[in-house]
Amino acid sequence: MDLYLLSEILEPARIVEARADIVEEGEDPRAVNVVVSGWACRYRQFEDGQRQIISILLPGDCCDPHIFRLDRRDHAIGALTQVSVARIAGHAIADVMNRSAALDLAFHREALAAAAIQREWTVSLGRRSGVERLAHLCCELHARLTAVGLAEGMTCPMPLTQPDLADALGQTTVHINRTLQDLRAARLLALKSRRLTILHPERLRRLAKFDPAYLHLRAADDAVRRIETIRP
Amino acid sequence: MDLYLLSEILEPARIVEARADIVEEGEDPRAVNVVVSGWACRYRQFEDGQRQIISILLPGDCCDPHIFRLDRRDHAIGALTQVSVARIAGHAIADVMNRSAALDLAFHREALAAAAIQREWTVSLGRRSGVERLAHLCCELHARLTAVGLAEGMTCPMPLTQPDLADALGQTTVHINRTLQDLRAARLLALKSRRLTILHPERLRRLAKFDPAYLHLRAADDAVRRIETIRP
DNA sequence: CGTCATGTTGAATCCAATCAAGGGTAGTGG
DNA sequence: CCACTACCCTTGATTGGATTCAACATGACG
Repeated sequence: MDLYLLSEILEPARIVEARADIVEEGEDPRAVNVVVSGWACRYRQFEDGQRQIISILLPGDCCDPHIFRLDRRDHAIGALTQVSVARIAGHAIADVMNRSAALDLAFHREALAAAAIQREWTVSLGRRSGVERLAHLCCELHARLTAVGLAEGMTCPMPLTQPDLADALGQTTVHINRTLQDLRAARLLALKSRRLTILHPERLRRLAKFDPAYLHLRAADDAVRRIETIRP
Repeated sequence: MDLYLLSEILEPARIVEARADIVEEGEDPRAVNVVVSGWACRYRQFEDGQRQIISILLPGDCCDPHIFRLDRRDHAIGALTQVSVARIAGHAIADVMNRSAALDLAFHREALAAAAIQREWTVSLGRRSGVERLAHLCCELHARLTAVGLAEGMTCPMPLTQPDLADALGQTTVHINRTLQDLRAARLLALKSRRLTILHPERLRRLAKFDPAYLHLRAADDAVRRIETIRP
């Protein structure tokens, strides 16, 4: 029923190439865009070329700049891989919310979860060391991908390049490369040809101080608990 | 009219002492708490004693943990000074939203602005140096206080101690102390007995790469523009 | 007057950035 | 098939910013 409602108002997905911006110049600020496939990111670029990736958008996430004044945008949204985006027109949103309390709740939860992820990102950059940050990001992405059914066991796609990781974790490519090698040497994870495998989940989580509570994902939560009861 | 509606459902403010937590054990997650006076912060504490302040809550800001599952809270909210908090019961919220589109919009804007501030915080921790971070925080707090009428010209209250600043900016007290002295030596600001004065707004903003656009505050925006047209 | 919280300073150490250079792989075009 | 390019990954040497540990100063307050 709710899915039917959704499909009714969903406009055909549009494709954005990797490295291009998902722009919405002058778009209705009430419209909602959802990533259907591929990875994107919110980022902020400085004049001197420095870039900070603010958050990573996976399939199922909303990618709206949430701006009320369109003349001054505080960040951009870029495609990390080829991305397909579905759009729900602004006028349809309010209507659908009224007709389905479940959808209303779902969008609400999405926003709250995104805010929680943003807070955790802040914590990472503020109080976690280089290795911890990288380990934490891997844990988070794997958990989120698992929740939307895009992971196969402890393996998941990982299209971020080392420069991307550097821009996300507030470091340089060179240093990302070294910490990555540390994690590999410690046999905690494997990262090759855009695929990540977590070799030792508990140890990686402990190192990263990763607690999936903030993701508010029942599935991921349960998965962690299940694993931890298997190997205590 | 809208103010009347608000006052009608506002419960009497309660007082929370400095350094105490603003806890809502088992509270209705739909309820809304607003800081009436004093400063508070969202923070995350690790087992090893490390603390990261995630955001600063000034008078007028909402201080809700926004949790749907109360058993697992991902962060806490603490009072930095003595704080008085007003509460709107959960059941009243939905009602009031229906009766006043302006209030509905206001709460929406509050949430979007908070998210934008959170993103900017992420950018600070990721890509700004120590001095830049401190300068940026001073600019932001001054702008936000100006917007709610709590600044007097370029002077505003600043109750954060150096350990607080360290926990907010991801550094140590010692280092905060030194960068603070650098800013004083450069005659950019004065900070004494819990009061901050910005001595050279444009230079400080330039150093911090501060662009008030993300705050989405018309007033602060205008103030900056006004100053910049006076002294180009 | 002593106590406690906050602010200040110095010296040694470490983590991460920077500079610089080399290697791998894929795509393109002659 | 081979040059040529672009992009990513890797490594070493060097520099600098930030932490740590430790001590001391200051100021508010009972």
